[in-house]
Order: sequence, then C-alpha cells, then structure tokens
Amino acid sequence: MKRNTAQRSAVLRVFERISRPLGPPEVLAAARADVPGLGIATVYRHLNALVEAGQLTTVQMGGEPSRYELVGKGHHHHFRCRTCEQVFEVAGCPGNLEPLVPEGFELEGHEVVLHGQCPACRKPPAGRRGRKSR
Amino acid sequence: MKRNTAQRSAVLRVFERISRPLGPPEVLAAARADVPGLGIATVYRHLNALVEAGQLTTVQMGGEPSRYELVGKGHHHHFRCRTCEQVFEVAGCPGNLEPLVPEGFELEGHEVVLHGQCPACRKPPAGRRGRKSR
DNA sequence: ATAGATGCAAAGGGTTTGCACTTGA
DNA sequence: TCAAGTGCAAACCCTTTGCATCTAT
Repeated sequence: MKRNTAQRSAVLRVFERISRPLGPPEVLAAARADVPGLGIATVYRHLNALVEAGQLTTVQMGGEPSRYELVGKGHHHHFRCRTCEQVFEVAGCPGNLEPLVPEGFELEGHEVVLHGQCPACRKPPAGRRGRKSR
Repeated sequence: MKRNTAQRSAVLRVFERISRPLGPPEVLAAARADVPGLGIATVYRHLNALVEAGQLTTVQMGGEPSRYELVGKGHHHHFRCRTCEQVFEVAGCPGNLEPLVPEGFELEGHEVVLHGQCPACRKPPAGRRGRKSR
C-alpha cells in the first residue's frame, strides 16, 4: 500500500480535514467525496497500512469499533460523548501515574478516557444536535 | 436467567475465584470445571444477564473482546500487561480530572488504563510465565 | 406440569482475504 | 509492462438468536 493512488490520498485527506478519531465507516463516507466508488475493504487496507507506516494510530474505546487519528499530535487523551458517541481530543494529562502502579508491575504507558456530554449534546436537542451520527 | 441452575452458579463462582476481569472464553474454560458440557452461548447469556442484574460490569480494553468483573469493588482502574494481555485491578485513582475537561464539555465519568508488564512477564519467561493465555 | 434455561447450529455485524480486473510508475 | 492496488464477494471471528430439548420449581 505504498503507491500514491487516489484512494490512498483520499483516506489521508479525510484525517487532515477532520481532527478527531474516526471509524472506518466515517472514513469511507468522507473519502467518497473524493473517490465515489471507494470500497470499505480498501479503507480498511489503508487504515491498517497507515497505522503500520506510523502515520495513524488507533483509538480504541470500550467495545466500539476502532477509530483512527493522525499521529504527531503529541500526548493527549480523549473525551467520549455518551449521547452522540463522538470522540474528541483532550489536551491535558493527569500527570504522574506511578503512584497507582501496584508493587511489582512496570508502567510503560497509560490512557485516560473522559465520559460525559459534549457541548452540542449538553443542551436540549435542537437542529443537528445530539444525533448519533458515526 | 433467574433460575438457580448449575450453569448460572458455575459462571458466578468463576468470578468469586478469580479476581480480575475475564473474557467469555476464560469464563467458559473455568466454568467447565464445574459444568463440563457448558456451551459458550450460555456463558454469554449469563454474562449479559449478570450485567443486567447489576452483579457484573464490563471492562472494555481497546479493541479486545469484553471482559467482565464483579461489581462492588469500589472505584478502581486497570492495568493491562502488554505481554500476557491479562488485565489486573489497580486500587488508586488519579483524582480530580476536571482540569482536563475542555470548555463546554460536561464530565460524568472517567477511565484510566495503565499499560506495561505484570510481575510475571517482567522477568525473563520461565515456567508458566509470560504466556498469552486469555 | 410447564415456563424458563440449555446446547447446538445458524444468523449477524464488523473486519479480513481471495481473486480477477485496473492502474501507477 | 506488470506488480501493486482496487472492488466485490466470500470467509472469519466474536456475539446473538432460533429452536428442540431439558430441568428447576
């Protein structure tokens, strides 16, 4: 998956346009704006290849299908809206988690996921708010 | 799923014996010690019913199939060993995460997952150590 | 006795793969 | 040119469901 095909650049462009973790169906829908006949299998192939190539990382939220985002955004965490199920980036980090690590374990990394309501879903639904869209 | 059948108690007993989040195949294997003919579908049905009944909670780790644990252990987090892929409980909590929450979002809950090596996998593999078992 | 529970196998949903066709280099 | 990439459909894996049988009450 190294050639510069229309499909490959369409997939990459989606992530440059939308700055939050996206699932394969979202990527497919957005990339079809550029490549109408695009198939879901090709999306999966490129997502996997781009992760392999270090250009994307996976963002896994409990039980839900994988989402992907561009690498190189520095250390950050995520906020998942319980209503619309979208995932947003969170800049900060709780800091040193070593104190939590039980005896004998070796800490190599961590993840923090916040749950709650995004600005749109926080207000009573109106217009295009609070719809499950993914 | 309310009758006191051998299958139901076998599933529950597994969680009383093993105090870490378990996936359906693990539960099946362990419960078959009590009920040899146990089927995976019955395990799923009981896991779902026990979650519904508030006796179990699901623990979702990125992309992997759901794991389950007994409720009533108080607020805690998890540590996932990158080698053996087992998930362990972590007693502490980083504390107030409000400062991380972006403007306009409303925080309702959070999750923290630590990654690294468990005591067994930290040492060079020997005996039954560091095997992927799940 | 009988509604609820079980096991098996088939069905579902998301992801991957085989294959013939298309296309970038 | 021609190997890499693509789309489609079939295959896969995990989970759920339909159904005939079994069992706790």
